[in-house]
Amino acid sequence: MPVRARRVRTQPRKAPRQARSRATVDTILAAAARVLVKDGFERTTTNRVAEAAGVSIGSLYQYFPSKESLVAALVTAHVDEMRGLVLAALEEVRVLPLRPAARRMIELLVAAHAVDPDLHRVLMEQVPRTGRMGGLADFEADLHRLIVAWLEVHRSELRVTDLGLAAFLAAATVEAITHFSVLYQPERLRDPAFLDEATDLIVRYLGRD
Amino acid sequence: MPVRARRVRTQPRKAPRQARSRATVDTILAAAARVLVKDGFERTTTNRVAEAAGVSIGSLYQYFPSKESLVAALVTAHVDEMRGLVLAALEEVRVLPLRPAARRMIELLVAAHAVDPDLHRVLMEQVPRTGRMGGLADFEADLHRLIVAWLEVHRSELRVTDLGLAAFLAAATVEAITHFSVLYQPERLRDPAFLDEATDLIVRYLGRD
Amino acid sequence: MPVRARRVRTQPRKAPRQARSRATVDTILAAAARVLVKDGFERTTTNRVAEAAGVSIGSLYQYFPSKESLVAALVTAHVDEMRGLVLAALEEVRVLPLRPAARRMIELLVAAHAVDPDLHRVLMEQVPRTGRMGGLADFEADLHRLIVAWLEVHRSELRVTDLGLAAFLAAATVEAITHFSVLYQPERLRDPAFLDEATDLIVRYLGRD
Amino acid sequence: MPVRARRVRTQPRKAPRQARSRATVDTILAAAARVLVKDGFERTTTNRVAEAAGVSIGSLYQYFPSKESLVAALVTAHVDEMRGLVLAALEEVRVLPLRPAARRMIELLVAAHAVDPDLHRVLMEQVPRTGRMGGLADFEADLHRLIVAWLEVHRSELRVTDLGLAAFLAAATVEAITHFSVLYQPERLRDPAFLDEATDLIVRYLGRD
DNA sequence: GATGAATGAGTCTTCATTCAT
DNA sequence: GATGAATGAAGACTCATTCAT
Repeated sequence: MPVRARRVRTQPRKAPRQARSRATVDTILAAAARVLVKDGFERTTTNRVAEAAGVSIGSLYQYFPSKESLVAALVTAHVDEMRGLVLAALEEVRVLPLRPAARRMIELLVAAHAVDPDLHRVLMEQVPRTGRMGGLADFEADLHRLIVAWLEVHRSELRVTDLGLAAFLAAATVEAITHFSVLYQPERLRDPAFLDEATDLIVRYLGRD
Repeated sequence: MPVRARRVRTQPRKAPRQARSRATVDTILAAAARVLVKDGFERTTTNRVAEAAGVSIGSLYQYFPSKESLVAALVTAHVDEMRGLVLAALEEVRVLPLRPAARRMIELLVAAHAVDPDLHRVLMEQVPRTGRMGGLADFEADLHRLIVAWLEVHRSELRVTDLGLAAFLAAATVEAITHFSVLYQPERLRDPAFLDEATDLIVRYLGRD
Repeated sequence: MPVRARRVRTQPRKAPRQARSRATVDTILAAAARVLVKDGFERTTTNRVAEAAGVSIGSLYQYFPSKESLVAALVTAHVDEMRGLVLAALEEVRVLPLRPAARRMIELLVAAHAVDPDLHRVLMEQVPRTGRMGGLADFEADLHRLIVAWLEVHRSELRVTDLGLAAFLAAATVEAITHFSVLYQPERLRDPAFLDEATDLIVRYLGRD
Repeated sequence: MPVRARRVRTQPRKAPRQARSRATVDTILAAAARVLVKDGFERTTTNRVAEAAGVSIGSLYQYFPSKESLVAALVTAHVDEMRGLVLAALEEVRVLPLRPAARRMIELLVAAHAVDPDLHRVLMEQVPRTGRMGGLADFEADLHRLIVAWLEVHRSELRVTDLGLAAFLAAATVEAITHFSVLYQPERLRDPAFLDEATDLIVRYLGRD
């Protein structure tokens, strides 16, 4: 008796303790990413993922109690990787003056968005921001808060008075620039002039004179 | 970048001739918008829409040959309304100096994005940008081009030299600001200081000192 | 409230009295034949036929109370045309000696099967032999009986003793030859040698050396 | 002669590995045959077959990706059984003189057509000769070729000069006789006089004096 | 733990047929 | 008589999920 539960389990069913389990989970996640990129979210089925992973559908459900939990895990992994890139270099940024700090910040964000852009795109464009699958959007919000915090640090160098408003604008701006770049003009990201220009945009708005 | 597209009929099946059928089409579209906002794209089914419209499923398919075409019609209607708002006031903007032009432009875009924001959100976040359903994304691209064209007009007033790059940045920025505002901080839009600030952001970047 | 009736009306709803009605009926039948040949029985819908006839679906149902009655009418018309060809020349055949009679008989049957072969094929191969739509198969049976009757007339010239058995064999043979010829080797029918050969086949079997 | 073909998956979806699934497949096929004979092709639905098989509709689709593939499998099985009967005894026929060869040949064909005549009838009369479902018609064509080949072997004993034409006539004749017998006068087949008579028909036409 | 056969609720969609205008 | 909008039962088919082996 199937009867799809209204409330879907999203928590991974269990933490794999042994190395073999860990490997299986990774295989499944990799396959899920591949299928997702290749077929899109709508046409991605748990059976297809299991097959692509060379794993029985039963085993897949051993580790992911629902399709949603599978995608959520993928989102989480992707987000974690992005987050890692940003957080790793964050300390260094805090102590720099405004312009180089802004420049580095933008670099970081761009790099973070450039991690597996195909997957990023599918995750952003096709996966419903529902429940735990909304993790990517949550991460974008995190970044937002991060930028705000960074602004606070550089408060003395700023021209703008309403810090909250400025933070919002700057954050939205940087986030959007990188986001759009990755999605629609990825080649832009290789161009150093692009980073200069974006830095200019931000610094001119935020900074004194 | 792949994402295999299923071929689905997206063109409305037939143009309704009688007043009665025009009313039916409108009823269906209104119901579709309601269901979409309430249940999200995934859980929106043609049967649910028909039921919500108080119309038989057959009638729905008389006018919309697929679920996709139904959503596409919704997208088109939404986009048209937004486009109307922007295009109507565009001539007036062309002849203004940079700052007031920028200010008015931002106002316009904000207003355009404030049309039925709930629907806008669902359409942007949950509807796959596939086939004719991608109309909203297309419209965002249109806006992009519009901003570029507007920049060209004001070339003489600009500080930036690489117009293409600047256009891209400015467009992404404005678009993102309004977009994010609508989605995450709609109350911002009522605040005139917000418009001032956004204008500042843009003009400082683009304009001569 | 649709509710398809279990028992389908197959009798034409009414006999058209006026010339205009007659013309409409003919238009519909012609369209039905076209659609049937072009799309096959399964994909033939009453709506499609009405459209092809340039007539509203309502008008179609004015004359044909069901899809079955429509196809049945088509079958009947086709069969009547075939029957006409055969019966017209039948008297003349009765008085001829065995060989020329057989030859003429075969000619007739071939000619009858060559009336609108495309439609004939669809009617034979795709239309279920159900209810009144089975008219074509019935006609084939009629031909069978006709051949048997003809054999009775020529009893004195025959070699065979078990007339019933011979009749069955001869009938099946002639019917099959013409039938297969029309369906799979229509070009055979233009070849006079073909008629000679078929005549030989029959006469050698039936006749006194 | 067109008849637009819809592309439908006709290949069985997967080969069952476990004994359990092999049994399921057989159960489904048996049920399909029963339903087909009882209700006819048009009224045969996948759901009805699944129900008759005591199997969920999902299981049916596990093995047969479309209604067409289900019927095609049935056709294939039926044809294979018929083919087996004929091919098995074919060598023996090649070396016999004309008359006993003809006699044996006819016996074989009759026997082949007498395998599950009810199913045979439905398959011949109601199943559209489309795609892989046309297998029965194809088999009849095979038989045709077989007869032609057999004629070639006996060329020296034949009276007829135009071998191609004679082959066509003989093939159509034998095929038709057995076919009609099975469909409309199955009791004929038990009567040895029938086989004698049919042999006579063929041999008189083909043979010397 | 793994496997994969089985499940069936739920989707989209068609089309013969009716009936208000 | 004609029109075509509306109907909804019914069909094909999918896929997340379960569970016997």
